[in-house]
Amino acid sequence: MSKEAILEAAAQIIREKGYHAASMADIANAVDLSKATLYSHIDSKQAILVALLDQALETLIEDIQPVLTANVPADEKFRRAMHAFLSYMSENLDLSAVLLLEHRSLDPEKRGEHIPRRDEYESYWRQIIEEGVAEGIFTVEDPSLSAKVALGVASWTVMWFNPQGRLSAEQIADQSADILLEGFYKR
Amino acid sequence: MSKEAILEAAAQIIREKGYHAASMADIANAVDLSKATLYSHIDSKQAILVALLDQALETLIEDIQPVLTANVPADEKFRRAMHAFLSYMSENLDLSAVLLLEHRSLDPEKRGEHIPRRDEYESYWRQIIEEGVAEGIFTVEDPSLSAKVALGVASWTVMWFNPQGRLSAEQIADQSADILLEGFYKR
DNA sequence: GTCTATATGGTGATAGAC
DNA sequence: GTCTATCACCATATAGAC
Repeated sequence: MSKEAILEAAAQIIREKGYHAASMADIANAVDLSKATLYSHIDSKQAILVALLDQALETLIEDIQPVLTANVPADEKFRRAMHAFLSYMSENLDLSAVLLLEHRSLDPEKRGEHIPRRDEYESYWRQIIEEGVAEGIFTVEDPSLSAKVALGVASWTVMWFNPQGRLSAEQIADQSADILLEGFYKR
Repeated sequence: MSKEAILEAAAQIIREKGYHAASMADIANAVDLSKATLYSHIDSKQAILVALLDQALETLIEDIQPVLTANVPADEKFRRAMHAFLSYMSENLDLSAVLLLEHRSLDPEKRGEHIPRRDEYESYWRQIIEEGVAEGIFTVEDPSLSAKVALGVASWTVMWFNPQGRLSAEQIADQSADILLEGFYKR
């Protein structure tokens, strides 16, 4: 039994029930192990949560790097950032939901390490918007709020996105970027 | 000790810790009662959650009614809906967070009653957008998705809004509506 | 109405045999 | 590496005295 398989099963259960309601027995059951054997693969329940949040956030931060350094205008960067986020979200629904909704269950110490990384990710979105202002293609009153609005649109999709639904992640990213960019453009 | 005071304290604790991590001892402590006395005021922990979700959602649904029936164009209705939501959110932060984030902890039966009411609220936002299309002032590809985008912006604010922060709920509502409406307008 | 005390069951985590 | 059995603890909820 690989650690990856355990984390994947854990993500699904934690997403469904929430961190506290998800028991180690649930997780052990999902991967057909006894609780004791589960504990030979991982240190603690909290360690599972930390591993999940780290993995999800690190990947999102990695995925946005090529967007930031690409030689394209800010509006195109914004589109790519939205696509990267929704692509990751749709292919890692459980992990994304845990990242966005369960960080409050981190122990205070781990939470203190996590939040700055999360804020770093948000800063990349703000940076793209500020670039658009510097390029003269965006006019936004408040780039910091605009970034929160954009990331809010992206993040909230984990609450309703359905892989079997009418809209693909691509379509949602396209149309969300369309709507938001119109609000950013200089006119 | 009034039931309202108990629910208010419960909302704060459930918002902070999540439903499962919030214990009846925590809640009893917050209102200076013993656990047993707490149980003489409310039936169960689940009943607290149901009461909180009902109260929050009913108020939001009531608050949006005058917006829907007002004799103003759809863009003004949209602005008012955003203001109504953010006004309620900022004045009932704990309750709003519980409404938006804890409905998964409802027992299946209660959840089955809650979700349609929540969808009803979302339908009012979609209705406003469809009115704008009918009036010829909006051009949106997909009113259903546009409503989810707008409600996503509004809802995600509970994750970061700070009453002592730089931006008031009014300012956030203004600027969010500005950004989104530009994406809706016909051009 | 409010309390102390308790019933009953689930929780994270570990000991120790194989 | 995996298991059964168990520990110590915390949860929701209730009984019964005042």
